[in-house]
Amino acid sequence: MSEKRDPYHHGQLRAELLKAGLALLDGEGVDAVTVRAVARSAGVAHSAPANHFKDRRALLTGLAVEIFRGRAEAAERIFSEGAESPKERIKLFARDWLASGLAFPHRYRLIWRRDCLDPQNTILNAEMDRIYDPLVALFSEAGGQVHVSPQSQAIALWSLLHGYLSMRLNGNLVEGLDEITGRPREDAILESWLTSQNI
Amino acid sequence: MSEKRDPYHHGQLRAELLKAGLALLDGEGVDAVTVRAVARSAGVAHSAPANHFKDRRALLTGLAVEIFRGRAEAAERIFSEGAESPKERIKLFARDWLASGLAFPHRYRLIWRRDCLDPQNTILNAEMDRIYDPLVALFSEAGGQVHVSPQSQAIALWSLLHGYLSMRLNGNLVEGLDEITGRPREDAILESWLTSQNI
DNA sequence: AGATATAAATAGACAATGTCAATATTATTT
DNA sequence: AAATAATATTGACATTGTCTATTTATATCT
Repeated sequence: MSEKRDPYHHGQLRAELLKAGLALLDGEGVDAVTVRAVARSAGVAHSAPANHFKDRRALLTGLAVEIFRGRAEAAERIFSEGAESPKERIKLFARDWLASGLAFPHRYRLIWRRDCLDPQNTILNAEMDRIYDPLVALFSEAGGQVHVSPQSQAIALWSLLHGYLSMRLNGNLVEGLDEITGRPREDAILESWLTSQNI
Repeated sequence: MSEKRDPYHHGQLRAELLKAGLALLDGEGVDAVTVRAVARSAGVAHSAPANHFKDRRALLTGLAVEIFRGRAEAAERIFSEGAESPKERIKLFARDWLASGLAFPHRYRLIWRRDCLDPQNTILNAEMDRIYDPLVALFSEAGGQVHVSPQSQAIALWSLLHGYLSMRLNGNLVEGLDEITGRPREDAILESWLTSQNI
C-alpha cells in the first residue's frame, strides 16, 4: 500500500537524491548541492526532485535531518552505555562531537545553516533535544557545585564546543597544543572546563 | 594626484556601494546583498560595481572588514580604558561582544561566513588579532590559577561567546533566565565561567 | 590648450540556477 | 479495463554573477 517500487525510472529517487546530495556536500560544500546537480548525479531531469522535495530548502533540510539524526543517535549511545560516571559520559560526548565535526566539516556547517533550512521543520529541533535533554540530566546527576543550573551548564558546554568548532572549521583557529599542558588545545580547554564545574 | 572627485556620475561609488550593501545586509541578510541589488540601490548599472569590487566575494569582504574593524575598535577602547581589573575588562568585552551580535545579527553572521569572503584577505585575521592578542595579555595579567595557558583561556572564552551567539542567532537557543540565579542566562554563564578561572 | 591615456560607467550577452507550467509515463485503485 | 494518482520529462522564465565591448569623464603630458 505504501511500498513504492520502480515508479517510472527509479523507485528510490528520494533516497538517491539524498545520497547524491550528501556526496556533493562532503565534496564541495553546501553551495554545490543544487537542485540540478543532485538531479544530474541521480541521472534524472532537472525538475524531477520537485516530486520529493518542494524546493532546494527542503532538499537541504532532508540532508540536515539525516546528519543531525546520526549525531543524536551517537550521542544517545554514549549517554546510555558510554562510561561509568556522568563526567566521563559528558567528556565522551564532547570528544565525539568535536571529532565528528572536524571529520565532516561541510555536514557540520550545514546543520547550523538555518538560512538554508526550513524553519518550519521541527524535526531538527527535536533531534537537538535528544542530545540536550540527556545532557541536562547528566549535569543534574553529576551535581557539580556551581552556581548555575544544569540547563545553563549544558548550554555552556555546547556553546564552548560549537564555538570552537565553528572557528576551527572557518579557519580562524588552527590545531595546536596548549602552551602549559602540551595537550591538544581542545582537550585542554574541555578538561579545564569540566574540572571547573566541580563534577 | 590621487584625489578622485565626481568621476562620471559618482565620486564615492565605492563608499555608496558599501553603504547600500550594509543596508541590505541589515535588512534582509547576506543573500540580499547581490551585486545587482547594491548597484540598483546606488542607482548605477549592474556592472558598475566591478570597477570597485572584483566580484561579489570582494564586495562582501569589504563589508566584513568594515564590520570587524568596528568591533575591534570597540574592543580596544574597552581593553584600554574600560575598567580597573583585568577581570572586569574581560567581562565588559564579553558583554559588548554579545550585545553587538544580538543587535546586528546579519552583520555578526557575515563576518564568520568565510565561504562568502575572500580567504586571501588577511585584514580580517589582522582585525581578529587586534582583539585576540590583548585578550591573551589580559588573561596573563589576571594570572588565574588554572591549568591552561592564557591563549587557551582566550580561545575558550571566545568559543563560549561565539557558540552561544551562533546558536541564539540561529534560533536554536532562546533568551531566558538561569534557573538558579534568575539572571539572564548569558550573564550567568559568563559570570560562572570567569569565576571558574579564578581571576 | 589640446591630444592622449586612464579610470569609471554603460549596455549587452552568456551560462547557471530555482521554480513554474504543461505534458507524458507508470502505478495504484476502483 | 478504466480512472486516478504519483512520478518523471521538456520547456520556459526571471534572477544572478561575470565577461566583453563601448562610451564618457577625468587626469596627464607635451
